[in-house]
Amino acid sequence: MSGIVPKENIELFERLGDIAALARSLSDENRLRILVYLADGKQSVSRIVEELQLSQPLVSHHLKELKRCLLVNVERNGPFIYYELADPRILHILKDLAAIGEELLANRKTF
Amino acid sequence: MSGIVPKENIELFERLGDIAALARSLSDENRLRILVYLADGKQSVSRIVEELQLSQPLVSHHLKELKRCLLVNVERNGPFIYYELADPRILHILKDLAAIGEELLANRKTF
DNA sequence: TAAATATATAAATGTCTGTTGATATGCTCA
DNA sequence: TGAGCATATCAACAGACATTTATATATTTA
Repeated sequence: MSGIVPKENIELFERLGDIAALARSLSDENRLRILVYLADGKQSVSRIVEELQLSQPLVSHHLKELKRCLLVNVERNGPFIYYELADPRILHILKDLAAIGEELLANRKTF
Repeated sequence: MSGIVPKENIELFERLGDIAALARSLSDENRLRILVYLADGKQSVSRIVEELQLSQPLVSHHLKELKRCLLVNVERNGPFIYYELADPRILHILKDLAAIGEELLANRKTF
């Protein structure tokens, strides 16, 4: 960089890998459905499967990915395994993304 | 859904497709580098190519994707084509993502 | 221990996507 | 008009990923 980048943005540059990984895990609609569903509180896998009408292996797969990115916490209770949001701010991020998306659509210059 | 989901989250559910698409465009590190570089103001393609040390077709490809998601605006000036951030709040989102990522790492329960 | 349920994992597949190298398009100037 | 630069597009390829089907692991109960 030419040295004209504000310091705060330079900090960003060093974290772009992590940011991209986070955004990647938010880039699948089914994973987002799971996250938003978990906003109500911890849920078992079977519950998620029922509610979201997804196959059980698919839900497990996505939960694994969400766990890998630390977006959810896991807890076993008997035969059930409960997943919960690791941080409620995740929902805020989704709402911010929705707001920006809406605004971008409203302000777009090319139709 | 069982009706136990807060209304504001129900609104989210209807926009998950758009949110996922937005997150998807933020899920590539090179695209993020471009966005952060554009935070300084509009830049020509060749400038981006030089600064980020990426091939010119690759930069064009990513810019096309960013434009498709309305994250950047395009403007021609002679032989040069300038790209700029469509909304400065995009940077805020990146910073929020970085902050959450950091917090998730700090608070993770499984090591 | 056997059966039943809950969840995870494995294998296979088709699709998407990031990247490269080559080429086309568009603009400017001589 | 032709040469040269800036940018976009195309073709090809490799790797990633979402999804499905089938199977394995773990827990509870009879």
